[in-house]
Amino acid sequence: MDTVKKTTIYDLAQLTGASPSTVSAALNGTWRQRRIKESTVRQIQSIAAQQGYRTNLQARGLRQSRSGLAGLIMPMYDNRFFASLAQSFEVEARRRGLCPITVSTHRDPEEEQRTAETLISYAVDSLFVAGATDPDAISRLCRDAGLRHVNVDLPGSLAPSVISDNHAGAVALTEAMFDARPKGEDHADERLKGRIYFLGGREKDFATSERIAGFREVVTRRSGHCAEEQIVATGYNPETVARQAQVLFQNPETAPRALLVNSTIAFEGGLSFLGSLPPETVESLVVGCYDYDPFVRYLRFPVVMVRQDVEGLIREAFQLLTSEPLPTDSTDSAAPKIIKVNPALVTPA
Amino acid sequence: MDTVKKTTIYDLAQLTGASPSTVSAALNGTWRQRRIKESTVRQIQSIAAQQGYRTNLQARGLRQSRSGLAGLIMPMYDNRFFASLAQSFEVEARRRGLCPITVSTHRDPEEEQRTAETLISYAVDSLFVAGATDPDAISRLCRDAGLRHVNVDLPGSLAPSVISDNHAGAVALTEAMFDARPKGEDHADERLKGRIYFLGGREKDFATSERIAGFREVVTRRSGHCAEEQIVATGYNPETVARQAQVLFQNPETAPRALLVNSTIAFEGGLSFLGSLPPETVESLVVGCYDYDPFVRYLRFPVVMVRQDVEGLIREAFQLLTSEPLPTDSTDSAAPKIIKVNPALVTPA
DNA sequence: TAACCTTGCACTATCGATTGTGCAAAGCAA
DNA sequence: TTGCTTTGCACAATCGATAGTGCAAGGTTA
Repeated sequence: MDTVKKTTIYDLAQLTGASPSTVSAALNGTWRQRRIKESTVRQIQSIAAQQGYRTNLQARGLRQSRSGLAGLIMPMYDNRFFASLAQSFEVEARRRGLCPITVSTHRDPEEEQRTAETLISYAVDSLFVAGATDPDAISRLCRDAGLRHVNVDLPGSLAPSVISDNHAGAVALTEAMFDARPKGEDHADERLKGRIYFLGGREKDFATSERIAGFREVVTRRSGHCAEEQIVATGYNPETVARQAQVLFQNPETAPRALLVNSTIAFEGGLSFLGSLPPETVESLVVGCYDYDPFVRYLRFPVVMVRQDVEGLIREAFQLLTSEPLPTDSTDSAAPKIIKVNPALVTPA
Repeated sequence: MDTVKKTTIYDLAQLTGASPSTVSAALNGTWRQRRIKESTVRQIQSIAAQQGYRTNLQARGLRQSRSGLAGLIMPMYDNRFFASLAQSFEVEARRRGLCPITVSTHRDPEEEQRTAETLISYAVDSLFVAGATDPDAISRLCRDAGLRHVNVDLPGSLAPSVISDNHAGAVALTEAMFDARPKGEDHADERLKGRIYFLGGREKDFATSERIAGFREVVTRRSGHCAEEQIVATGYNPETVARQAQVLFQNPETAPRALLVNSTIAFEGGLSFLGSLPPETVESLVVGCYDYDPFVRYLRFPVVMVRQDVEGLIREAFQLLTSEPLPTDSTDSAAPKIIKVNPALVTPA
């Protein structure tokens, strides 16, 4: 015997003398409404267990056109935010009796589409689309399949979305930086005038642009003005960021006294440069990071961080999934709901 | 119309005037061997595209009892090692034309089993079992289903396994620590005699025990002896580790001059304590961490780290999957293959 | 022209479950 | 005993694809 042949309800029907439909009902829990005698059910169940029977979920899924699966599509795993997101997703999905499966797509739009199609073709019952490069393309696929789905972290225009409140996060972070009192400094807003910078990210990215807006708002309010030069957002690449940091520190007149770094990746670049500065310069510097990493707490200087409320995002996403109606055919005039979740400020101990 | 009805090959058959089997062949690539005219095929394909046809993969899977899915079961996502593992898995699976799906199980043995069963019932074509609490239980399920699978990171006795060479990693790390020259110290092996400690982890854990063995070996070779007190392995909890570190430093006679911390989680605990020590003590301390985190490079003291070769693990796992035969019925006397992959040493710049 | 081969496709069973329906036997009231 | 309701289950259709087989039309060879 080469391939193992699995037991089916037909085998069990033979063994128990019942019909396949009775076996099916006995095993999937519908036996009560199908008026199967309890003793029959128990007999079938015991034989099923003894035979090591497992329901073929593809067959069930085919018949019911449901699968019991909840899918999550993300760009990647090895990033703290997305890893936590997957983690929370898993917990919440299981809590709802679903089997959570996660697929990452490398920020490749085509891969995203293909993956979405695959998951849809497997009849996942719901789809979470996190940080997609083109959420609306996926929404169209889902709509054609009548599949409930939510965008997470990056909003789309064709499906409800749950996103972090980047603006509020940036406001809180910037305020905290203005309020910080670095070692030995009696910090007044005056000190940061023109000397607080936003570093990293891409201005046209949805999240970054909202953060920059929040940053600008606070800086303008507390310094009276926010110059264009105070925003340096030309990417996440650590080396680039390191170079840019270096440039900022070149002119002693305008050298940063506060530095808000956008994302931990960019932060790594910032760090590798800050390490080369004299300790006293670094110690009087106020550093903020829009992102969270536990080890950042143990650097040689304090850093204010913003940590996204991942559990909150996922909870709201599940909420939306059940509360929002499926978009009607084509005449959906109302823009889908967007929920913003507040991130948390993590201040140094 | 409430639910969207998806187009099937039967619909396409109607539209094109061909039979369902012809449509099927035209769309799944077998048309050549089924001698379908190319013009017919093209016509069918064009209509299919225009109708937005998607193969129902549950139906195909049911018929073929294959799914095109490759499954990965891991304990969790929010851990650098597992996150990287998932990442590499994804890349390698796609390279092989499979759709990679990942499920985490919270280190819960029952969840592991249930998840494995679910994936099997969906006819995944192969299963990667990473860091399972009970790999053999999963192997038994897979064997019953005739499913190819590999253990990763934690070996099992019923299926081929790919694991990190913890012993070699620990040896390399410990050697590196003996060879390190902390600031201002002309470091001789003598200095570390009885003053190098292994901190964190659980001695009965497979990985930890191998690491401890490697550590002991090097310490014995270079110091002539390794005392039991030099191994402090009672868990990963950061607070516990912090307390234990504190105790170690209490006696100035035996206070650590070198500290090998097992895992980044434990390392967080170590850090929170080291932060409270006078800088000069910390600076003359040699610190090693059996695990990798990019931010550890930027702490106020250098740390030697060990980084697992995640790509290597996954590559070898795929290799094993195709090279190793399925275990024969029950009379498999030969123990399945175990492949060890060397981790890399990451030394401070 | 007969015998045979090739081409091009249709027919039909099948994968393993779920579900609407039908029907005999048992139970019960009149 | 008759007629009606329950109980307990079997039958058969169905989900959407794949794959074995058969067969007519058109070509080729003798």
